Amino acid sequence: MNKKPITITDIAKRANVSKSTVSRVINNTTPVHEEKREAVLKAMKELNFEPNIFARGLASGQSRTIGVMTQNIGTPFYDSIAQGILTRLTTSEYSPIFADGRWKAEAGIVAAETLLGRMVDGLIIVGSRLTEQDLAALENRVPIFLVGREVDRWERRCLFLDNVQGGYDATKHLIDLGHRRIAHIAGIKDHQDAIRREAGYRRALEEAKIDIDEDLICEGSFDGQSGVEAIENLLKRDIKFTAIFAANDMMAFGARLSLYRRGIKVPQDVSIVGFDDQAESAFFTPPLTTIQQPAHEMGAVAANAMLSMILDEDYELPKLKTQVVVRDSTGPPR
Amino acid sequence: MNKKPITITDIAKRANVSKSTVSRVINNTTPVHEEKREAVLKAMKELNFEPNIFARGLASGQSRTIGVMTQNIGTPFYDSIAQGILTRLTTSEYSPIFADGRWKAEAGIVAAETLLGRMVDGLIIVGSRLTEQDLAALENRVPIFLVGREVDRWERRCLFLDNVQGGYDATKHLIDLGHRRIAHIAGIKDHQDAIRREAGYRRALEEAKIDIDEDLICEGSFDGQSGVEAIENLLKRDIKFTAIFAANDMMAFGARLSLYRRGIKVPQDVSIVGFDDQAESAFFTPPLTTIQQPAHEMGAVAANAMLSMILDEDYELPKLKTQVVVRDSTGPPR
DNA sequence: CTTGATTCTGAAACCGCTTGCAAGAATTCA
DNA sequence: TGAATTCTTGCAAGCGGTTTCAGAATCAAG
Repeated sequence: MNKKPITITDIAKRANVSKSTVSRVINNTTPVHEEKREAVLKAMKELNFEPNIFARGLASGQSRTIGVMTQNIGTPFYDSIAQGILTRLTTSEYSPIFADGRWKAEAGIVAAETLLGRMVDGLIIVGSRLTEQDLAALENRVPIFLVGREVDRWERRCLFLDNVQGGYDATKHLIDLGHRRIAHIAGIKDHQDAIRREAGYRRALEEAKIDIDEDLICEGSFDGQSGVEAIENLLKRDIKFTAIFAANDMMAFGARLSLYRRGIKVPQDVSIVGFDDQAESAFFTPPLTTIQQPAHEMGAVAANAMLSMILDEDYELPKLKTQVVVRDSTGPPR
Repeated sequence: MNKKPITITDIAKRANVSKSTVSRVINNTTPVHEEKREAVLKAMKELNFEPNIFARGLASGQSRTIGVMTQNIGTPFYDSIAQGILTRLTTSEYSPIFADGRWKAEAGIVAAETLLGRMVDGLIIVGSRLTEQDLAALENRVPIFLVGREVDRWERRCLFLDNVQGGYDATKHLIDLGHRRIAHIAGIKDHQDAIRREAGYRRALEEAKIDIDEDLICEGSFDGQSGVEAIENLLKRDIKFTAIFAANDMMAFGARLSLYRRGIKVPQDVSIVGFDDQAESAFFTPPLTTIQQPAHEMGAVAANAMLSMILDEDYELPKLKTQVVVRDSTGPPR
């Protein structure tokens, strides 16, 4: 709205050098005589110079921007990942720019295109359902890193947790407490995480030589209401169970509410385990036993990997793990 | 990573016109003969042209980007606002770019500078604690819109809810049920919303001619743990109360947990009202009576206003209101 | 004191798009 | 029919950096 910003030319004049030299000290691309270098630095400080990112982007072809494609499927898990990305990027030269894949039909592609249109130097995709073809297409336009999703032959470029293990641990915890009739409220049918968590559930039961009763496995959609309905349904059909493993906390909340309405006590009558460990879970009544996912850290790791990819540096992908957080919603069956 | 992108020049050649003309049809700045216009449009379609935003930004001085400064003080309220902004912007030519004011000391300023460095065309500030001086300084650099915060003489450029009314309604609801000893768990001390909600609480009591017992007003910090502590504290000091109004849902959860641990029944022994109506509240046990805020809508409205400000158009600022959502955590005192 | 190698540095050519300006074409008014 | 307008359009000058290239300056070696 007011006075015009200062440019590299102003700096050049004041430091008595050419634009080229200024550019060189800014980017450290070519050695510059110490004396001049300091003059430039001084001038930049005095004039409080900020390079124009458009000019820079136009000339260099780089935006110093990382696109983040999020997808809320109803859990705060993805939000936390996004937060982690933000946190890591805050201390870098790069800024994130978000796009949400949730709204439109071909949301994923559209979002990706938007981001590419913004010339992002890299794309972090958080738990999308883009097909592998789409991914392959994107892949040779820009560096990509996937979070919360596992894709074959992308080992170095995706970060995810062992959801089978998580589901297994959750179920095992219940089995160890003595439960035999364990209901499972699954997540969205074709969602990778949901499928794996259920697989973990099955594996734990099999290992414990407990017959799997398909009646105990309910469909859910990761939201509270579906948790309520799943349990109502079980109760209505008079199917007996002493424990519930819900594929996420939100559904666990719903399940608990449904029990509460019938006066069924947790954990005395029925134990509940969730998945996510969202902030509210620790304050639930009773505090919810759940599987914790290091979402924030995942985001940070992903951002870090992306920065490395862009700079063509090497990077580590730590093996992050889920963890059982035992609280008061689980106990031995009566 | 591969072949070079097509430019306005390519289009110009193919359509047999000059770059200028192409630019004009893209931006609709000057009438262009229908015939040529169509040729250009056709060429653009055929070549799948996407203007380079850097070149455009450099030449025009506009970025088609709106900066969003968020600040999480621990409630999902701000996240919802951000979502609302995203939603509205999705159907516009503008993209949001986020910065978080949470981390560093002078976080607010730093975040704002980052955004300005990115040449945002507008800045939406979500519930920050920037001083009015800071705001004034920013104000003449870029259009600003504030969400979730009230500032004098910024009437047209800030959107907030009547938190006094919200606090009043919450308290009134309890009074109407017959409660007299109503505890209040306040939010962060110098937080605008916290102050207003407490003011509403006081006003409701005064209006009902109920003496205000300062012992019933506890400090809190908007997180679950502080809710737990507030109530523990009250109980420990043997201060009697039959209802609680917590300045947000998260603290209400904490309060409820604290009661649960002592076997105090909700709502039979103590009623609870929260503030926010976050997604989990409806599935709490018992479902939490709370004050709903149209956060998503606020975000959308803010984004809309910002777009209008940028285009120098007129805009409406609907009067959004809080609303009492009565669920099962409140009832008449025993 | 040359000569060839090594550093530094500035000039100038872009990067892709917007926009002021002026000229050509088309239309209108006397 | 000629002059005055009104439309359209292309040219070319930026916008503020980056980067290539060649020349200047410095240095070690011959």
